[in-house]
Amino acid sequence: MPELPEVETVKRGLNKLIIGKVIASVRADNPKSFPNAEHDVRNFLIGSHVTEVRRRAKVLLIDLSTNYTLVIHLKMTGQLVFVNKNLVDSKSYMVDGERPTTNYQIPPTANEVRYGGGHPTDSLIGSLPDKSTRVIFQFSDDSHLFFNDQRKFGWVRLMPTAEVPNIDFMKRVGPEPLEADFTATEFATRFKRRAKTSIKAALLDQSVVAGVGNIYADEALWGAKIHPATKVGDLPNSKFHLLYSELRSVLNLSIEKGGSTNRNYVNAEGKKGSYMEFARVFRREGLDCPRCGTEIIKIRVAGRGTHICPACQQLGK
DNA sequence: CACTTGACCTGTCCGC
DNA sequence: TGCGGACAGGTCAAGT
Repeated sequence: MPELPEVETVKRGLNKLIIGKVIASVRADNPKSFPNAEHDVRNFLIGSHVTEVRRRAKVLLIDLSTNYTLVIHLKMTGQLVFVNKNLVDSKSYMVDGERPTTNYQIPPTANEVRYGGGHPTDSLIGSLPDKSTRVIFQFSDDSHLFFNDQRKFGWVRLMPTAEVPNIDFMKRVGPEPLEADFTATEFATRFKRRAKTSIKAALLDQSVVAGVGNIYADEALWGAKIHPATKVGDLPNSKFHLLYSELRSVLNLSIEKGGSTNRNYVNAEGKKGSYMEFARVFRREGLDCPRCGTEIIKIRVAGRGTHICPACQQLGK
């Protein structure tokens, strides 16, 4: 689901919406959705306030005044949606403000939470909580942050801020592609150790470069006129430089458009991103390549659905 | 070690 | 309408 631009959009939204808010309670639909020890929740989450929201790769980091951090991965269908107090009927579900529990039922009925048009585009969120709601954070002003995840691949963890860099994913993950000091030369160098795999698999490998997923891999490869199945070792240096600039421009454009929404993704206000209106190949099979007019096709590379222009992106060219 | 495949889940869409 | 299978924006563990 959310890739770098989507998580970045959520991060920016939350930084406008929840900084300084005090966490009054937390509830989960299932212990697996928020498996922290109750001791940590009681002592370092409840009563803390949000100091900053950060992003690393596709991971969201919500820093708390207790020097603890909520670490959140949205995976394929996760959403993190803030709902203001005036949109929540607090009587629609029970809140335990004193002793948080990680094992309670989220009631099936809820208040209406509707968002109107504007940009980004319309909301996908009807009312919250809904059947995909996994965790609810309630703030002291009675506003709420909902973690929804239809497929249950996502996760939320609470841990000391100082330990975040030590989790396995953080130790392995590669550099941020949009950092100013990340150069085309370093980009090319990092691919060299994956010489025998496809360029698409290498782009999706978070240890090479952080934050790239299926959408922006396809979009950037189209921009650089590279067939996704091309072996990394077969690519000339000039193609790496081209791919580097295409990737950065695609990611930047998507952030500007508030990310991509195929089905599930929404920003922190529950609204869709509009990048898909600007996509050149992703999910555009059967339509014309915007560069040469050839019909875009969908193939399978690295176990993932992959969209290419068969004329612009040829193996061995 | 490098690389690929299946598993984790729920929902939707497509063909029969 | 119903049912089976494939597929969906990500990442691991286990396989070759």
